[in-house]
Amino acid sequence: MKKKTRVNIYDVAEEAGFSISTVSRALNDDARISAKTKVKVKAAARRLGFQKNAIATSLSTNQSKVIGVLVSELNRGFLSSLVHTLEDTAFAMGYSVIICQTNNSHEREKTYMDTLIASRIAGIIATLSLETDSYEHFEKAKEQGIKVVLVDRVSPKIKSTTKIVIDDYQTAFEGTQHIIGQGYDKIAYVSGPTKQLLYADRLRGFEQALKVAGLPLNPEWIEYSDDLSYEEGTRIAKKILSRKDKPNAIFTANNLAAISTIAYARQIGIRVPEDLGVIGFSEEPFSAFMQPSVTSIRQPSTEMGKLAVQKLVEEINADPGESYIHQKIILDTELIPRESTNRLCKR
Amino acid sequence: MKKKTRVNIYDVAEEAGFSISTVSRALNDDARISAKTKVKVKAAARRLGFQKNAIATSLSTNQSKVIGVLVSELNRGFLSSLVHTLEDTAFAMGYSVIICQTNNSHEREKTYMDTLIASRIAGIIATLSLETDSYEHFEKAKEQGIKVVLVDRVSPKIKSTTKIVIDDYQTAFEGTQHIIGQGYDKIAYVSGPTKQLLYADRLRGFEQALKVAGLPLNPEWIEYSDDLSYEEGTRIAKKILSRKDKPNAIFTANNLAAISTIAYARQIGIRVPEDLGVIGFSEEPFSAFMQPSVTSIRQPSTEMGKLAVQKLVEEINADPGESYIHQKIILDTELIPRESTNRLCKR
DNA sequence: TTGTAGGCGTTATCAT
DNA sequence: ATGATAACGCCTACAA
Repeated sequence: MKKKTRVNIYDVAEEAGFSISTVSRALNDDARISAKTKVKVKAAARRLGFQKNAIATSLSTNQSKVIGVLVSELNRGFLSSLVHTLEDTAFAMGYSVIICQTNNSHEREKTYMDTLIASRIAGIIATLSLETDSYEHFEKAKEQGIKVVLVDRVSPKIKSTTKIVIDDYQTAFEGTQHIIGQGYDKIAYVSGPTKQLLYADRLRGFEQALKVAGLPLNPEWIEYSDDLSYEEGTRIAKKILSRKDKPNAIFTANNLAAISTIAYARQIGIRVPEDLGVIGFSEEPFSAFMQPSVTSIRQPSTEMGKLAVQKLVEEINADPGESYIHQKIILDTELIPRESTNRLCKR
Repeated sequence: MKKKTRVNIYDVAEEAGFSISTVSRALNDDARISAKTKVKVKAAARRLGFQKNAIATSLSTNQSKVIGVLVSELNRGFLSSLVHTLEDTAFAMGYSVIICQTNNSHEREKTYMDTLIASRIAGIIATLSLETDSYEHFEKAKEQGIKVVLVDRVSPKIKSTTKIVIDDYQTAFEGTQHIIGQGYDKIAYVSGPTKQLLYADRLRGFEQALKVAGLPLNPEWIEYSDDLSYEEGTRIAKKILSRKDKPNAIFTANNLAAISTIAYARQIGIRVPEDLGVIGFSEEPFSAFMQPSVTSIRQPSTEMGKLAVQKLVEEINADPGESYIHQKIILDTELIPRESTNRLCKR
């Protein structure tokens, strides 16, 4: 009927003079097979250049050693660093990683989910797309027995799922306190889309810190962006800094926006940090190298990536009989004070 | 024997009242199946929540829609941007992408190659690990019928393979000419490991440009690094700038080293670009945002990524009867002059 | 310790 | 246009 393609266990069985079951067991180091036989079988396999077909194994055992990673875009600092760690940790645990960029599109996230389900992967590690506001596709995956771990961008609407996050509210609160502590008192905020929980939390933290400090919360000083790109940052900085009543500090919900804000401010002759303090979420590799260097908030991408894989594999290997208890793990962040908010000390 | 797991075509066949052959054909939109039947079958499939098992398809057809990507590290500008495009293009062409970070280890590259071969993937797009200096594992993949495309870091020892590169020699030559044109005449060079062809070529281009311009080629001004990290860049800058006979410009084989060189120089009171010109290979997202901004050489990661996938898929789909002609494609680079080499005009 | 045979979920060949 | 059935390559329950 169909032509066989490469060397398979039947060939090895013939070469070694055993049955295919013995060959299969020998190659998988089954305890029941004698050492001698194993040696013979493995020698035969080597002689023929046998490479076991993982597809067939997967079909037969109904499990795979592949993890799907859903992520918006790879070419941003935090995410590329996260995926770097994810892949590295997965490799160490014997898993491969399929990368699925959603480009922040809900549609594409769903399409990819179907592909991943069809591929019968072992589990999914996902950072929600910015656009995503319904979650049936995640339920679908879980119904099919695919384990899911959510990282960074999560939603309380997705139940029974391990989540690995930072405390966005608290972090924004403390970041704001840092600015206030540096003597800035008219503080603007550049937010991402608040339908994403983490942006809503950050905004709340910011507002709360102002309230606690008794500082004004000027609605004109709060702006929203869908993607917080460099260009968007510039556009919004322009808008904010052209108001009659200008702020003397800007807190941005990511670091790219902070950098473009600084660049724009300097361009129009506003001194940073003297006239304008700037702080941004998400440490980027270049935050420290800028002039002035940029005060930012480090998210522990390495720890998040490691934990995500470990928790996922833990759940994959969990006894199906026992009920697995899902955790929401909150990791520490670190405020890294740099020149861009350093109004107190002379540089 | 074993328990079946999810809804399969047998279930759909029963639900729809057809045989599994008809169901399979209907779901694949085979021309022989009547429109009515297709509608019925698809409705049945939807009713049962059927999701075709890609593993089984793959086993049966002996082909998969997965591309393996071998890359040293994801968290560097050029590579994360390349992989970003690779994934995006692959998605558009109906392929998924498995990411394999080698961490520049030859050993790990070989291990991954075995995994990829076992997974019976359709093809591989690879950027050689810095350590790699033998290539049997690539031959092995090709023997197994897996198509390979090499990007950026290639080797002439790997034959019959599509290669997508830049002209490293010419680019370094022109970069050096740019520095010379800015009035620098004592130029140092920071190289990567020259057993990698691209670093050897860049060094040759640098040397040739000096020769043509009649400038001295001081062996003390040429340094080598295995990984060109930020730390390495600092270490080497320190070494070069502490010589009695100091250069007045430094050309680094990547951009991270350029940035750390600038940072170190400024730290010890050397003005950039007035006292020291700095230029680096590989544009990074932060090259433009630095103070001073960094003159660098943009490698067309987007075009490289697109082409790599297109050529790979082209070869995968090529008629096995015809012989496929492999190309080496050389893409243009772009020198982006910025402040770090701008000695002529006042800023 | 080793062998036999059935099953995983498809696709493809050969009939009808 | 549709159906029956043998592959694809491996694993594993059961038998010996």
